[in-house]
Amino acid sequence: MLVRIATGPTGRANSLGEFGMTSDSNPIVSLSEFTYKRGTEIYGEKESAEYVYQVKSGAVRSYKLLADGRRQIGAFHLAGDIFGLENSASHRFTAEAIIETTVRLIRRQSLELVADHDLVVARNLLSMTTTSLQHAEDHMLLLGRKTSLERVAAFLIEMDKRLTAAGIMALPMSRRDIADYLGLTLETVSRALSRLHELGILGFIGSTQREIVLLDRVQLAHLDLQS
Amino acid sequence: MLVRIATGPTGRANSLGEFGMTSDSNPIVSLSEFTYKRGTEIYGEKESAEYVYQVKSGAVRSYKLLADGRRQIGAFHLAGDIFGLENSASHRFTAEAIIETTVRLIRRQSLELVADHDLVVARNLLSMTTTSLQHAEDHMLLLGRKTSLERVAAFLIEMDKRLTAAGIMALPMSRRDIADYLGLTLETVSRALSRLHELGILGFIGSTQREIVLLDRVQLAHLDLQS
DNA sequence: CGCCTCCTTGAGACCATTCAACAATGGTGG
DNA sequence: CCACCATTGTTGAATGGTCTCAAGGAGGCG
Repeated sequence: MLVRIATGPTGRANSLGEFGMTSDSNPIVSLSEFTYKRGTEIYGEKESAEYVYQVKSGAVRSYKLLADGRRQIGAFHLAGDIFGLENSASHRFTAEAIIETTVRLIRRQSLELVADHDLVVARNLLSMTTTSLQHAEDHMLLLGRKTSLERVAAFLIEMDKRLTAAGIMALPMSRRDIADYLGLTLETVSRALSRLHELGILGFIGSTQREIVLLDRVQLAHLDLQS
Repeated sequence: MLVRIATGPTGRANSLGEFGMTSDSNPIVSLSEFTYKRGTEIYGEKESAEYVYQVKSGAVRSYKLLADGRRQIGAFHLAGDIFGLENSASHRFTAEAIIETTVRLIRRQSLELVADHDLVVARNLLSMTTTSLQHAEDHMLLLGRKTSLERVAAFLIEMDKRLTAAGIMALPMSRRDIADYLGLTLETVSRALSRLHELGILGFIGSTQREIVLLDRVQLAHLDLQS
């Protein structure tokens, strides 16, 4: 998880805080916002990485494709998350808005300029990269060794931490997105969720099947073996 | 890939160079060496990360275990590679010597002390972490979406780049290690290698089956779909 | 020589996938 | 307001790729 930022002395949080900067200490770095419609591309794989992004609202998927269309989603980015932070010149994933999404953007170049003489910023870039690395390492274990039920359980536990509000988890992503994140097919994901429902571990709430209530987190955690 | 270091004015390369340091500019950082026997643990998951390591000779596997013993190898570390570089206080993998392995070690703390006031070193830490992240991202695609033949092909291509000498690739790791790296069973790996042999894409050389010659890199690359 | 480890190969089982049908939702336009 | 259609999700049946179980061979080492 990215470290939540403390609201500054003005009582207003901004994305620069995530990098260890405040607006006034680094007036060079310009901030702007942009809103993407559901399903639109934010950047493509191998495009030059001009900006770094922070999700203000909405949800984003980052993925790689094989030549024949098989897709692997590497991460979902939710409110507060920073993504598109590449050390290299070009993006290593394609990023798309899952639902209508507003992002803050920062020019990568200006960030680098600041990092070049500010150790606090440099340190935070390392810390964010390490967070991504840690997530990827855990995900390799899931993709390489877990069963479908374990994967779906792990997914629910992750999303529960990240977006449960008032006991309800409103998933922004489709079954296909979940499947491509977990290395499964959408049918297998659906079956696993049905099974968890039968087991009384979760309940469906709204009219859609994307609103889930976790009824038994203990049993759910038990299904996902820990490392 | 880690950036190869230039041998210094003394004509002698050392591991500090990888971090952007030379021995004389940073006499604080002590270097020592240690040799691990085949199969011995270098550090365990969740152990406190006291040292950072560089492989001088030999080979190391980094892995995570599930409670029931299922294993996922996240990376192999070969001569020149740096591993055990954690931003957090504890290791996220268990590291074991695959064969007799000599490593150079650096106290993590001394490295951090230097990084705290040396931007070049801080930048190199970020660059190394990014390299690991990039590898993990590519490996997620492999584990989530590739077939067994594609995985083995990708593995051979990776190892070919890293350890082929005089046309011969001498794999230090067993079929089980390869399987746990690729999210397969050792039997499936063996069958895939046999198939590649039948197809004339590779040949076995020595008395053991760990020495491989790639006969048709073009066809091999064709089997592993690119992203 | 005998034992151990590692690798290969075969046969059958199983979990996830594929293919298919159907239900439910939401948006659109008459 | 409702019929229509596209999208999304569920479920069933059959297939198939990988795993499991098993046997046998080859090399290394005491």
